[in-house]
Order: sequence, then structure tokens, then C-alpha cells
Amino acid sequence: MAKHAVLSSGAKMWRCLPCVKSELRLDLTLACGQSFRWRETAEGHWTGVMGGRVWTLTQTDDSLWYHVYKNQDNRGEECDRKRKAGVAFQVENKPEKRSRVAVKEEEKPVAVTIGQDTEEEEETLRDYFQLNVKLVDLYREWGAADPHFRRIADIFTGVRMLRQDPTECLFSFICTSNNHISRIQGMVERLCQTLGAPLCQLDQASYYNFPSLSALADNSVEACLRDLGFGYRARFLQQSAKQILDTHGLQWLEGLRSAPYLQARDALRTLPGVGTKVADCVCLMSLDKAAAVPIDTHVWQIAKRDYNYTSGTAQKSITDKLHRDIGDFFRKLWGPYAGWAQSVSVIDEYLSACFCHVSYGLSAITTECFHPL
DNA sequence: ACGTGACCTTT
DNA sequence: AAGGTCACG
Repeated sequence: MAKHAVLSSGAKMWRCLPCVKSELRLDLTLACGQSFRWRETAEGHWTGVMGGRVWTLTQTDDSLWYHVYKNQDNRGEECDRKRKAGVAFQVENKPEKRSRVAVKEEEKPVAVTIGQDTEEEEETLRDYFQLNVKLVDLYREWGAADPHFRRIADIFTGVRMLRQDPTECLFSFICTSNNHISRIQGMVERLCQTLGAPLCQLDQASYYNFPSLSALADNSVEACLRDLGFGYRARFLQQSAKQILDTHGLQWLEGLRSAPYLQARDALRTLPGVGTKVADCVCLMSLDKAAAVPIDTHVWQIAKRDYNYTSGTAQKSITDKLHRDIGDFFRKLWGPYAGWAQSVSVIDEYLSACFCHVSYGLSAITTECFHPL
């Protein structure tokens, strides 16, 4: 049976990009609640689905290593993927090839053609992690403007915003309402198992693509998801998918990437189960709206505690106006990438919450979390 | 515009 | 009570 790749064993083919840890910390970025589908399958090795393929990622001091599992998917997906990638490549022409094959001394070298597949995979990775955004520069700017940011910036380095698939992001975050991370992870996993196309099996784990809009829109889906423990969110998921297909079409979500932030957010809020918080998450994490600052109870507490934030009238719950005001407050403080800064500022709160509920895979994080210095 | 309660399920 | 949303007053 196929196994998860491990860099040190050299049994699988690995490639890498130059990438220092101040630009990207895989563990923090993949486990801080942006995406719910990455798992630490070996120490420092993260396996998940990206662009319809299964990947294992790991990093050394100056490199991001990746392995893409082949020999897995059905022909249709594969052809579709290549067609799309072909289009993307005409737009972005990359002359230099920085990837190379990892060959440890004690192993026999593996012959590899650095071809279109490599370029394409490298581009997928750069796009997903938004590596063109210089995080080190942003950290410096946020720190210069904000003493509280400086306090945690040295511990939680390399936390960057993923550029997720909008469909996966939207339907995952509809699951987050009134919920906690460990349960959300289980729900999203069951969602993919049940409605997504199978990709491959590694050790005891099966990997699936995220379900398509049409799969989610089917009338049978609500009952199905209720059986899987989605509760009242089951109806939101099915109805939102149906509403998108019926009134907008398949490309609508992607199209919101080129809409202004507030317009995209309002569009999302017309969907059932999507309020201000979820809409902001989708805007920030999949629609290129770096200024979107999702306001939840944690962020509100932090705003009050650390930033001495007080609304005019003492409020008990987070109203529309409070969303706007706190968002504007942080945008003024941190600038156009305020949403990115916010994900760093709240990370210790979220990881602590994780630690209460999740019993695996976070040892490295919790160690840093509870023994920062 | 703001406040309240219900909503599924698990800890 | 959990990383909210919706439907009411």
C-alpha cells in the first residue's frame, strides 16, 4: 500500500523552493484554523489536498519541500487540471527554475525531468501560500505601528494567509458557526468523504477532493449531512450551494476575487448561513481581500483587553456597527493587510482553544505556545 | 439599529 | 459554552 512521504527516508521524490521560516511556518499556518484539512502525518510533515491533488509538505531552515502524489486520480480530473494550468501558464511566464530534486548521499539518484509538471506544481504552491507577499516586511510595518504586535511577533513568525479555493473556504466556514475546531475538522472531513471525489489512499488514510457545488446542491444533501452530525448547518450548506448555482452560476465565487471588498462581502451575506463573520473569513482567506478583518468574540475580547477598545454604547453582542467599527480600528492600525496581521495577533488564543479540544499533532505548537521564551 | 432566543452537537 | 446566524420583537 502507498505510504505518506517522509523527507528523511528519501523513498519518494521531493522538490523544494527557497523559503525561510520567517516567511512561512508550516505548522502555524496550516493549523491555525484557516484550513481544516491539513494533518501532520509525520513530524513536521503536513499532508493535505491542494488544487485537486494530494501533497505532503515539510520545511528546513531555508527551504519548503513538497511531494505530490501521482498515480491517483481519474483521467477527467487530470485532464481538467492540466487544461486550467495551461491557461495560467500563458499569463505567468516563469523563466527561472528554482526547484531541484532532493537526493541524499546514501540513496541512488532519481532521474527526473524538470518539465511542465514541475513548473505547474511550483506555481500552485506559490499561489496557495502567496509567496510573492513579503511577510517579513509586513511584520516590520505592523510592529512599528503596534506594540502589542511586537510582543508576539517574535514568537509567532511566518504566519501567512493561505489563498484557498473559494468553494472549499465558503462551505468550510459555514460549518464554523457556534462551533469549535476539533468538531469542524471532523465535519469537513466527513463532508469530503461523502460528497467529494476520492484521490488516493496513503497508509490508513483516504484523501478526497472537496465536493463540487453541484454535489453540495443536491436535494438529498441536507438529510445526508444531518445524519453526519452537521446539525442545523446541513440546510445552510445545501441551500447556499443551490442558491449560487441557480442565481449566479459556477464561476460566481471566483469572480468575486475581482470585486471590491465590501461588494464581495455583501454578495456572500445573501447566502443562507453566511453572516458578517463568515463572509469576512471567505473574503480574507480565498477572495484576495487582505483588509478583511473577521470579528468574532475572541477578537472583540482582544480589542477591549489589549487595545483599550470601547464602543460608544456598552454592547453585549457583536452588532453590525461593532463589526464595522472594530474592523476599521484594526485597518487603521495595521493598514491594507490588516486581516493578515489579525491572524497573527489572535493565534495564541486560537491555539490555546485547539489545545483544549485537539489531542494530536500540535505538540510543537503548544510547546511554543506555553513556553514562548 | 439593537436585543433576545433558538438552533445541532459535543465537551 | 463553543471562532455565529436568523427570525423575531
